[in-house]
Order: sequence, then structure tokens, then C-alpha cells
Amino acid sequence: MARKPADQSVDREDILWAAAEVLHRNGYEATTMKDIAAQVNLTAASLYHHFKNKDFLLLSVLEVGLDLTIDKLEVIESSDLTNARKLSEMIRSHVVSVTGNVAVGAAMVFEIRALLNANVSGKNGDGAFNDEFAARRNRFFARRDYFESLFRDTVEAGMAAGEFRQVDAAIVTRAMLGAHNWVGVWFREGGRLSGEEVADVMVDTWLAALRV
Amino acid sequence: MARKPADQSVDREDILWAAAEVLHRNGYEATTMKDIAAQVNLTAASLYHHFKNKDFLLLSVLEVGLDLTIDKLEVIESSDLTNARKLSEMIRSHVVSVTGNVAVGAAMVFEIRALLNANVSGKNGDGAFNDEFAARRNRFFARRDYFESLFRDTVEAGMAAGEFRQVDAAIVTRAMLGAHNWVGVWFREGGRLSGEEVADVMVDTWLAALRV
DNA sequence: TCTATAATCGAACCGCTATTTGATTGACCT
DNA sequence: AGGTCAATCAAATAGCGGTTCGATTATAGA
Repeated sequence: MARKPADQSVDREDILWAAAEVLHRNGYEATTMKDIAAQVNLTAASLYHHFKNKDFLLLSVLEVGLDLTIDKLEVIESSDLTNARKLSEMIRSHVVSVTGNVAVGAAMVFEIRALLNANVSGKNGDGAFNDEFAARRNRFFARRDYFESLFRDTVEAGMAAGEFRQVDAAIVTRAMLGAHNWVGVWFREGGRLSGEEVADVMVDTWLAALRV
Repeated sequence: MARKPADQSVDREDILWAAAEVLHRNGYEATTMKDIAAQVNLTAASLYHHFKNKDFLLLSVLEVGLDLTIDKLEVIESSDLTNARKLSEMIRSHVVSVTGNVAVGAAMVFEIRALLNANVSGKNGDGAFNDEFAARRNRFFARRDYFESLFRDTVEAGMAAGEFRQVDAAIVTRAMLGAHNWVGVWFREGGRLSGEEVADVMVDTWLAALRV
């Protein structure tokens, strides 16, 4: 292979994190390709060597973010902890990952609408692009549902095992995820509490809400 | 006064609700003035008779949404209910207002970043506009903080009165608001539960989380 | 050294969108 | 009747932003 003219090389990954950063600051529509490029010292045109277009770039950011989070949750789920302990670890893992990488976490929350509006209504008739995009987008949403189900299943298992009181698991789970997502909005590094400390409060809160 | 050529008249209020609707669907940046105008059968140009520009229109939407919500909360706060009852009513009021007008509720959550990016860095040197805008925007954020304090104060009062267990009121309050805001994302009219029923679950959940 | 190709850039294209301007319409008041 | 003013629109403007294209650079391997 051969690289770029200057010296420092920028790969797909670098661009992804940079994009998350800018996306977090401005939001998808307000973020220009130039903004993202500037973050890694490239020109907008160069980005098209790494990603098909802006929509694919956004989708890629969301994909890696979701994958990272799900990976950690699956480890917990398949452990042999009690459901209460599993849920604690899941909450902690989710909150820490949101506070640890606010950019990606926030993008996953706020930019999903952009993903829905994207492409689809086929501005450009390029069927190949649209097909691949639609497929990946659908896969993303399916995985997001799966992500939610990891929490919900644990809540339900805990209820069945008598570890938790009886609640509307679907709604409580969404309340839980909403609370965690919101952390990405207000959390600031260097504030009164660290990410771990916020996670502790969340764990305590939700266990209290579910205790028999 | 005199009205418009045709027959049906559109006033400021109508445009506000329509804008909230479109904003909810597309987000601020992706929403064009034409989109908003179409929602009330006007042309984009006509909107400028009612609002100075797009930023002011967004700000106005957020203002009325916040005002409506705060009004209801203040009535509850100044009642002579116990803190636990007050909090219950506040939660119910907030959730019902989110489910009842998802558009405005969602706008208040998702479009605030657009408000931050807006204007400010003075693209157009028009000092008068910028000054008024900055003032109203600051007032909005102050009111939003006040809104949050209505909940937090009630939680703290409840702890002091022994009605609630000891928790980190600031964090728990934000968890609560995050959960409620998130409702605006997933709630759909005609789903399994009505807005009131969702509110009931929320009240139950948070009282459980706070019970001694 | 020579060659293929990865990575990058500058410039140009094109469409879209916020906003301005000037004209038109008709309701209300006198 | 006539005047005023609110409310509206069509058309023009200006600039921005995604995307494409062709040229350029430098590295890895032959």
C-alpha cells in the first residue's frame, strides 16, 4: 500500500472518533464534512476516500458505538451472577460507557432521527448505495432493540426469581435507559462526580426502585 | 385590522404548533422554513411576517413549551400536599404533558443544541437582533434550570421531612427528568398504554426508588 | 529503478435554503 | 367611498455544503 503525501496517517477509526466528537458538539445536520475533516487535518474531499458519503459516515459512528456497548453487556448477561447483580453491572457498564465517551453515546441518542431521515426517499437514484444503506440501517435498529432487550430480560428474570418486585418491565426498562442516556447530556468531565460515581448512584437508584 | 387575501387566517400560535410538529419529525437543521410554512398552507416568505427569522421561531416554540409545563408545576409546588404527593403530581404532570404534546416536548429536549449554536457567533452583524436573541435565550436557559429545581427542591424537602430516603438529589432528579424526556422519544399514541398509564408507572417507579 | 495504488488535495458543480423586496389583497374603520 | 394596515405571495439573491473529478504524492513491492 501507499499512504498520503505528508507524514501523519489517518485511518477510518480516527475519522470515526473525530466525527463523533463534532457530531456531539453540533448535531448531524449542523455538522459539515469540512468540520469533520478539520478535526483530523484533512479536507472534506478526502473523507470520501474512506466513506461513501455523509450518511454512511454517521451510520458507521453509530454502529461502532452500539457494538462496543453491547459487547460488554453480553459478557455480563452470560455470567452466572444473580439477576440483581447482573442488572447492577449492566447499569454500571452502560453509564460508564456513556460518561467515558460522551461523544459516541450522545450521537447514538440524538442522531438517530438523522439516520431515519437519511437517504431512503432516494434523492439519488443510485440503487446499489441505497440498498446497502437500507440493509445496514435496518441491522442497526435491530441491534438497538436487542440492546434494550438485554436489560428488559434481566428485569423480567429478576421478577420471576423473586429478586425484584412486580413492575411493568418494558416501561421501567425504558425509564432506566432514558435516565442513562440523559447522563450524556449533562455529564461533564471534572464535575462534582466521576463517571463511576454517577454510575453508583444509578445502580443504587434502580435497585431501590425494583426492591421487593 | 385587516387580514389575508384568501379566507383562513393563520396566527402566531398556529405556526408555533405546526413548527413543533415538523421540528419533531425532522430536527431543527433538517427543517426548512418551507416545511413549516407548508404545514399551515403558507409560503416560507409569509413566516417572516410573524417571526423575525428561523432562530426566533425555534426559540418561541421552546418558550411556550417550557412555560406551559412550568405553569402546571408551580400550582403543584404551592399546594399544601405532602412532598411525596407533590412529587407524584409533578411527575404525572410532566409525563402527561410530554405524551400529550410529543412534538413540543421532544423539541425541548432535542433542539436545545440548535439554540446554542444559533446566531451568537454573529454571522450577521445586526446588533439589535443579536442582543434581543441573546437575552431571550439566556432567559430560556434560566427558566429551564428553574424547571429542574422545582423537582429537585421537592425531593430534598421530602428527604428532610423523612418522607424519602437519603439520596443524591441532584443526580436522582436528573435521572427522573431523563426518564421522562425519553418518553417523548418512544411514546406513540394508540400504543399499549395511554399517556396517563405511562405516567402512573413513572410515579410508582420513582416513589419506590425514594421510599424509606 | 519502475509501477501500481492508497491517500490526499484544490477547484468546480449544483442544488438547496434562509432571507429580502415589492406588489397584491381584502378586512376594518371613518 | 376611501384609506390604512395586516397578511400574504412570487421572484430574486446570496451563500453554503455535499459531492465529483482530475491531478499529485509517496510508499510498498517487483
